[in-house]
Amino acid sequence: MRLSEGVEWTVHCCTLLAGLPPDAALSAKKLAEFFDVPPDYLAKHMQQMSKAGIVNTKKGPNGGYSLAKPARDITLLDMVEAIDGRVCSFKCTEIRQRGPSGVSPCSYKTPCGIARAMRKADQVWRDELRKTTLADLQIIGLRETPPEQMNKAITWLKGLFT
Amino acid sequence: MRLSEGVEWTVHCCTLLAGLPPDAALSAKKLAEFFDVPPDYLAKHMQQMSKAGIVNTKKGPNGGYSLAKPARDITLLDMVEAIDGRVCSFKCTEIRQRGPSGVSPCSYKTPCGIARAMRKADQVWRDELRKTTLADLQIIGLRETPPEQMNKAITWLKGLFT
DNA sequence: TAATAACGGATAAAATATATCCGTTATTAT
DNA sequence: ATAATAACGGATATATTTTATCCGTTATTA
Repeated sequence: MRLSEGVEWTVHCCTLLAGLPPDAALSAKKLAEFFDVPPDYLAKHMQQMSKAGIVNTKKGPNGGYSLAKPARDITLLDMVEAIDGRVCSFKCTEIRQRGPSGVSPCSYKTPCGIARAMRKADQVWRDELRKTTLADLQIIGLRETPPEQMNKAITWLKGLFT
Repeated sequence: MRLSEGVEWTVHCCTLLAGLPPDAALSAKKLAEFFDVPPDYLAKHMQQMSKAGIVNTKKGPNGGYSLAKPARDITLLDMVEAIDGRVCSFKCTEIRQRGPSGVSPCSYKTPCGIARAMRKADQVWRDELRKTTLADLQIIGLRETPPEQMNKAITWLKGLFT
């Protein structure tokens, strides 16, 4: 029961992208360098973000990734689901239908109570993730990032757009 | 991001145990037969339930597993955590500290905003699971199990305690 | 005393997550 | 035009986790 590492990577990437000048883009290679993660693998994840409509892509020199919409309109859930999918964390294999007491599948009118409770919990989890937007994360980042790191980051970014 | 199959198995097993006469017990072998799942592997999971204090165990002939407390006092969360543990589904690897902009670890006063949002969502998920008790699941089972299956189950169980 | 059953440890097998590589296409700066 | 850049998709490799089995030990009971 663990979210893939790609979730952490891509959410951080999007937070960084949210702070970029309007028409700027960062390549997978540069993003990977910034966070010190495997470039090729991060690229795969960013492609999923692109498919999910969260980021735009631009090929060629000075190309890369940029946000596809305002940070306010991108939720944490959007990003989590782009990487980890939308299927419920609980997979019901209908074991109630198996074994010596099982009867024909059409006899079961509703999903079993266990599956229903699990799905409800999964739902509130997603609802909670939906409450946080990329804009929220960006503001938290601006407020809480150590000043020294902020300076280093700005310097590093400036070096790219010259 | 998926719960292990063992969660489904053990919750179903506990629901069955909840319906047994007070001093009756069912062995891993019998439980596995009832649900048609691998006996040895189910046994491993039931041992985790035992360690978590959810079921009692009794060795020897006519031994097996029985509930360690009233169904009302066992939550779905208890059972989920017995199998899948209590660690948050999001693992923060502190990538903010890495790369060219990272600064010394002691500069970071709080967990990053992303980790905090993820933990909050994990918390509401657990809170929701805590709301459902084994007694609730038992009642739902009694109400919704097809009559034909109920009869077969009772017959099968009677065959064991003679 | 023989059969049953939990328990713990050691593997083994299967599935999934992580990671790399390569050829293709699109784009841009020179 | 051309060379360099960068996303994209597919194939493949590696690592980790999940699933599953097996076995010896101990406790218990008929």
